[in-house]
Amino acid sequence: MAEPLNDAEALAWRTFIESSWALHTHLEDELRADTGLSMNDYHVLVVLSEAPEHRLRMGELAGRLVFSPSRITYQISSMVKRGLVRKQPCPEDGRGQEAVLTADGLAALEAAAPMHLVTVRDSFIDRLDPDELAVITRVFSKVRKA
Amino acid sequence: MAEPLNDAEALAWRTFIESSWALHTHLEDELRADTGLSMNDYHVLVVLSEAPEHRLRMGELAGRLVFSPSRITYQISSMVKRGLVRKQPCPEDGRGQEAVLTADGLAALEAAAPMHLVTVRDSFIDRLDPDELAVITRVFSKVRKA
DNA sequence: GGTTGTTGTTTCAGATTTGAAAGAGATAGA
DNA sequence: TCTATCTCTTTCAAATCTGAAACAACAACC
Repeated sequence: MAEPLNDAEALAWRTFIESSWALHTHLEDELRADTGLSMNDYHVLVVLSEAPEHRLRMGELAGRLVFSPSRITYQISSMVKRGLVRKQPCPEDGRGQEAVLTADGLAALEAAAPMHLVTVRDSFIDRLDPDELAVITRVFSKVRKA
Repeated sequence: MAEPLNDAEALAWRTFIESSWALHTHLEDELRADTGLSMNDYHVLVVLSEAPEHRLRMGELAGRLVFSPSRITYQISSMVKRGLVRKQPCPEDGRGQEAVLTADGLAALEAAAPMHLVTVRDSFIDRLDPDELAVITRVFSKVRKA
């Protein structure tokens, strides 16, 4: 049987869980209010903008976003409707589809990024000193390996 | 215009966001596999079990879980179907409904808690030393105030 | 070439979530 | 009281998400 959490552990855990959830919600709300984009939209735009020729296979995109196949299909088709992305068959593989960033999509990202940056700074980064930043990096690197 | 994130800031941010998301998913998956409960279910059970007489008004519950009104209605009605909770009109206020923990709900929580604890320890708490734990508590206390 | 199995993506039905509107009760002021 | 306004919760329609098929195209092997 595992030891119950002691007071320090319980406090750390509850503070982290509640606060990181609130942060997540806050980022989503701010981005939506500022730009009309969801965090999913935004993340797709970022990943595509960093991809060679601004294009990626569906499966590749799903992998980067940790989305199920059906979810990436739904997400991209929603973005296609809004003109942020277009879809085209993959030249090398008849089964494949590529999602390609449109000019509108790139413009939406470039408009959104500075506003999102402000939110990230205000709600997280600028609240931490360099030592704390380093601890966060170290701690969550360890956690990621789970 | 806000400064772009420097390397240390960007690394901290990306590490935190990706890792905390993965952690969230991991907790959900483990709990579901071990117990059949979702994290939402579990959280409702915890909050009710800590409430006086194991009962809370819908609105109160929604506040604790940061759920919209319609979401708490849906969540509780789903738990009622599974026998974890029952619902009854509020004596003091004819508009209100109370969610009450059932014996089955309490039993489900008591069975789930130790397994969930193991997951929390393995994937987070036991990976940190006391100093790191203290920094986490301090940092996320600051962040919560956003 | 013709299986056979694998992979990439979509489709489908069902579960969850959201926001807006509705309904039923409280509360306060005329 | 009466009425206007709030508050608590549910309902509804639409959006999103999930897992299990279904489908089409690839690849390996006979």
